[in-house]
Amino acid sequence: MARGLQPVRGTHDLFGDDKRRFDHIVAAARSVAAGYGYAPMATPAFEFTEVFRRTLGETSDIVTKEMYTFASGSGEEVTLRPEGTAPVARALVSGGRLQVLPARLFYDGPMFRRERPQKGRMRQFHQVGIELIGEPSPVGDVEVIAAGARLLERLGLTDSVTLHLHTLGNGASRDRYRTALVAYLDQHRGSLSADSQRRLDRNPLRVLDSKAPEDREVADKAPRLLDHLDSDSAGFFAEVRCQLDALKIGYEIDPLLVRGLDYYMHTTFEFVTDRLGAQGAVLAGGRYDGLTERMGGPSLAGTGWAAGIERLSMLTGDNLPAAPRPVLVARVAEDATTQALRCAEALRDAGVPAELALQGSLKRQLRHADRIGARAAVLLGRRELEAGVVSVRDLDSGEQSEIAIAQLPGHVLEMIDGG
RNA sequence: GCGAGUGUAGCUCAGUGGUUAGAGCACCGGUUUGUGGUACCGGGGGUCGUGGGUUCAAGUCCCAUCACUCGCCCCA
Repeated sequence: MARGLQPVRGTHDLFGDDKRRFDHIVAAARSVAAGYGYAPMATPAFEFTEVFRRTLGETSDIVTKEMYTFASGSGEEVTLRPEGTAPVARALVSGGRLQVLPARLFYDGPMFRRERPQKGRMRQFHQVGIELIGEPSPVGDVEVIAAGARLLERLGLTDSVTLHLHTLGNGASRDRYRTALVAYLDQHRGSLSADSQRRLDRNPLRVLDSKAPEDREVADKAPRLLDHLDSDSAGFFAEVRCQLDALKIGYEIDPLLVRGLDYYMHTTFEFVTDRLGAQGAVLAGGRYDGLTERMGGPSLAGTGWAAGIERLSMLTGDNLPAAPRPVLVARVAEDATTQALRCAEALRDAGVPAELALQGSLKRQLRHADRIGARAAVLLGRRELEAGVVSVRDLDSGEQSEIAIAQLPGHVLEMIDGG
């Protein structure tokens, strides 16, 4: 059984293929983002608590119960970031980087939420995300959605996910709708679940996507946000749909898609899957005009998304490029150290990953070569030293030959090319 | 924060209240003192999550507790 110190609940160690898959997803996201002109950037893993309290909404669950908040040494209250968008907006404002707009930014890194862990949900999890700041047009939303779709395609997940699309409209539309919705729900308060009765008071839109069967009946007949949009909001949404159609990006209008963070408006979207248990969203975002103003800067448009790397990772499965196979350089004779180091460096100069084996019998070293998946082994023993050569063993075919040290990189490269 | 399920070797799991708790895989060694993978032979490894209780006797039954998993809430 496991002994000693344990990892903190909801955190995770990553080894081997799991870590390679993780890195592959980040690399794919960075590459896709670069193709759209999004420049990599990074923000700190923690911020003054105010950054999140001001932007996510006082009543959102993230703010009320999920933040890792603590006092820094100097008495300031700081919080491990629960999401990436607010810090990016803060960084643009505090760094004065608002001269060249729109700003296109890509980030990746850990996020922290103090939730009960379950499938696809950790306390420390990781996201990649893009933000487009200073582009008020619906074309901005189309651009970020297209980038998201392209990333999922690159990861081979197009058939695993569905794009759900909705709009919250502008502030005026949302307020008008909220009034109508609360009036309707109030009439049915008695038939709602306890959770939803609480939602009705705190965040009525949330009743719409409740999973409780008793709520579904009420929610499915509730007034629709789409019927309460003013002409600006309706036109904005129509343009988003029109351009997505033009790009042949398929989507479903999901009138129940309500996002949890206060800063969203107009377009919201989620790429969802049914393969991750209770967690459906793998890449999600929307428009957040005005977020920079809440950080004390000018009011700017904003739109973007974040994707959960762990969730993507669970979906990609074995769909992973082959691991690079190293060459093992075995120092069989004790006094072959210098030759072994030189051979390994020569291989690396040629772009071939090389690993040194110093300990134990040749048998043991070859077994190690097998375990690390080495393509070949370079043997440096008494015989080789005296003859001024190295033995190169092809570990797939078992063929072995002695060659001059100067020929080593070329010989190995040829072997790799041959399979 | 709430609910359910599961905790036995590094991993996956057997184990009817009754000897010294087992298997497969993995690991180590040998067959082979300069040759991996396959095969054969051998070996090491367990406070049965933890603490209490019931019993002549507990891995097994009861209670508590901790951890993990899944779900609710919420969300990437």
